[in-house]
Amino acid sequence: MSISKTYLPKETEEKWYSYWLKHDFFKSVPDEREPYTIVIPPPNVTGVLHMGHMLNNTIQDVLVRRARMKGKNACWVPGTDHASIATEAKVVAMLKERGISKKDLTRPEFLAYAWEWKDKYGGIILEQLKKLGASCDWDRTRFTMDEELSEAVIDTFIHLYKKGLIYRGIRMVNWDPQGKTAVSDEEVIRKEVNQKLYYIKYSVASDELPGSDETTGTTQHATGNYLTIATTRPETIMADAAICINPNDERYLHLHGKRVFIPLINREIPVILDGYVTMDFGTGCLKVTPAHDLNDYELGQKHNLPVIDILNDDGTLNEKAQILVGEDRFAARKKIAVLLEEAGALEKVEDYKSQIGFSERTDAVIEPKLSMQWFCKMEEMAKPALDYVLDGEVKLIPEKFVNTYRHWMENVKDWCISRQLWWGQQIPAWYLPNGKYVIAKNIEEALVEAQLIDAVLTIQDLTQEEDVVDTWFSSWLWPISVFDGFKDPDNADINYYYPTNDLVTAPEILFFWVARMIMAGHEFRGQAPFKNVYLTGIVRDKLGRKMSKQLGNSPDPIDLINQYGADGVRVGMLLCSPAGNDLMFDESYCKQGSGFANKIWNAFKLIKGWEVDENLKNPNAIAIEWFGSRFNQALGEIESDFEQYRLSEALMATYKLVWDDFCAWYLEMIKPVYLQPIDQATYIATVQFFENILKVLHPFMPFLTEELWHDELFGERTEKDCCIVAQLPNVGEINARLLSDVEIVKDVITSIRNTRKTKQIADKEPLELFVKTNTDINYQQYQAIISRLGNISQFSTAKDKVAGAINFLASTDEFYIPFNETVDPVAERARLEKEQEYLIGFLKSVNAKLTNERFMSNAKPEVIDIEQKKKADAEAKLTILEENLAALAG
RNA sequence: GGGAGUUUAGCUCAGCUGGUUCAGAGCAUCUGCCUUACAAGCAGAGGGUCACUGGUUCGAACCCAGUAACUCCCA
Repeated sequence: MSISKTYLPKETEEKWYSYWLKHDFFKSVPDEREPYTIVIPPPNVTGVLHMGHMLNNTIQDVLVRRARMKGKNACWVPGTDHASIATEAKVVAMLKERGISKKDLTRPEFLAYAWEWKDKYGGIILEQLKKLGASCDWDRTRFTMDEELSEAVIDTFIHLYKKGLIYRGIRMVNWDPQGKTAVSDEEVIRKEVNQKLYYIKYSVASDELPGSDETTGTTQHATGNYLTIATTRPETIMADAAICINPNDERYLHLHGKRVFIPLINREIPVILDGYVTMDFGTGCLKVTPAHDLNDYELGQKHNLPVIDILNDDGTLNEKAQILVGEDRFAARKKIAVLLEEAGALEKVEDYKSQIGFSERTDAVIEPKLSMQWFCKMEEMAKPALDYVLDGEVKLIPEKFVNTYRHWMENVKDWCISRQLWWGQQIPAWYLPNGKYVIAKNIEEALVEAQLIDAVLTIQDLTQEEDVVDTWFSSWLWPISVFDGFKDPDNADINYYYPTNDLVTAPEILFFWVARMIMAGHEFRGQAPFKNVYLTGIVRDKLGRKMSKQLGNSPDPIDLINQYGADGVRVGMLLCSPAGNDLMFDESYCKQGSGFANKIWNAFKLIKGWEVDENLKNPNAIAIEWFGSRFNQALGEIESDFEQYRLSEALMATYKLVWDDFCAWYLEMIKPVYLQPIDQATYIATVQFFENILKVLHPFMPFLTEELWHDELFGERTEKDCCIVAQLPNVGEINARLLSDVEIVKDVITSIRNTRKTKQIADKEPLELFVKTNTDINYQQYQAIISRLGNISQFSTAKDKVAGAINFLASTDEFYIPFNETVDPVAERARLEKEQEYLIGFLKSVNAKLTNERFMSNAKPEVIDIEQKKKADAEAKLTILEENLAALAG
């Protein structure tokens, strides 16, 4: 049978994924084993896989697979989020294409279309995750609008309402005029935008009362004085309620107590004083527009100013504006500038950069707007949620996020939970004809409640609140609701799997998802929902730009998988992903990943090609013992990397173990000459090593390892004997002396190779080697290895220095390679003197320490020991160098 | 404007309690090899004022202060 020269991922990936599925390896049911649970951060149901998902899910899969191989009952719960705004927007767009307008549909009709859409496109992203190798328990797939999950949302709403944590009120919210809904602070993306700063003149009214203009002969409009304000939003002047100046601003002392006129509409407003105004911004005069700016709103509250809302829900001006009614806010801005100019009220226009909020979902410019919304009080819930993190019960990885988390939790604001949408859980509030409302699970229960208020009410008198709850109001329940922990709070699943172990997510949703899950966990289970939160970075391109559809700088993950194989892409992602730091993704990492897969494939090919001769003696005992030790050492390092969630380092340690130690050193030490058979002991040990390597590799590269696992090289396997469920080897004995000896042996080999290079001796030409030992290393033991890898024909011990030979040091042992050409004494002297000079300098610095009283009295004993050893080493080397120099002279 | 973070080789990052032989890795680069597992390879090499300026210390990439640049969060 011929084996392909390179690893071909396509052929194996689908085969093994369906094999794993068929044998239920991803499936988890509670048993006596220790559970290991991850709930997926549910991607948007209509979404497609992007690089952020790739990273996030690769990490989760690595963790889950590793836990499975450590004998835990691993359960990874997948699912999707209904993403109300995004999905509703997509459904509206789809309907528009079909010539249907949302406002012509009833709510049930619209929802029918939405479900149809969800059923058609909802599965895509989960199917894509399978391509990546995600070992989720697909039987547990949940959707945030599944019946049980929606019921949990309603029940928790009622629960929190009864606790007094949910209230209805008029608040300034972030209004998305395109989606026509309020959005949470977290869904507002601030971007720096080039704008214009308009300087507008407001004329100052005379001191006379409005209308009494006879005494001075001047009208209110003609005091001749005016003040100038600077604004980026001239279209909102009609909503102005006051002009505010800083009481300490001496430029405007004369305006205290005055009133001014809004240009164009000539409405009179007061000049108020407040330290809030920054004197050096703009002109120092601030127009106060309570209806259209959050800070102005607060200022208005403080000074009892009226709120004049001149905008419709879709961002057009309403009749309260008096002028430009019906115009969109941006069109109105342009037009009003012209009108102001014509009226002589526009002083100047400047370019100005400022931060503007955009809707994350629709990219429309957010409008601060006063509206009646539902809110959830946060302060009470935030406190315990903060404590979990501060006490370390929930660990944030990396830790630096604790500070950010604390800052947010200590300044938490109430959560606007209502959304003016249809796609989502409708708020369980029923309005009575008198405007009062009741909160109840369904209309029947609502009627009971309503009749307590007014006994004559019937079902027809009740109308349910139109709004749905914010999507996050369902996802914050996710770790509980996926195990049906609301309806059935004592069921076997929730008792077994909750709290989950690790949550892997992006830092951008630390607050609006992670923090709230901790709150919900505490509120409804009295326990945080997870123990560790691993925060991944944002995937950026080489230029540091966030990957996005708009920029078109994001590769299609499925294309990457097709090109480099799922294993290659997984390795590529992890190679460049330190926890919590953004990663500059570049395809070359995937190339490195697929190159690694190929390397493993070829090591396999080599071993597989060997013929065993049972009569041969084992010449490789040392090499085998060395690699066994090295493997255990690496295993320990990898284990500790995982404990600290240093995944890319765990991968790198694995990479080097396989590539350097196994392939470059071990296999080269033991591989028989071409077409020669191998002895049985070496063969068995090597196959065993390789199998263990496959296990260590499996979480990173599941497909390749499973493919190789089933090769006949490893003997017969039963149907269920798969790499995915193999148990990771335990860290075994480590022969430290052997490891350190072999490092010196490697030095010797490298020096031989180096000598060949500098003296231009072909690798093929065998050389003689002499060693004059000054240490207790038994080179006899390593003779075979050195001879093999250095191509040494004769390796012997010398009592004295070998004249006329090239020499080098390994540790403090002296090595000589006789060389038929004479060694250039001048160059050799220069080389030795350079080394001597360095050692003298080094020795000087060591001696400086050792003779420094304060060092000797302050430094730890082990540090002093090290320094003394350095000194001894350096002295020994110097002695040898001096002898060699003397020999050269003689 | 307020807060947090980052700055180490061309790139991406390690460097843990301040102390292993003048700071490490992977990739990239350069040189030499088509050596029967792998040229997607092998062997070797070069590459650093640890952002800058001070301070603490016997000793600083690491601790402290200040400066600069960048990133994120909040207003």
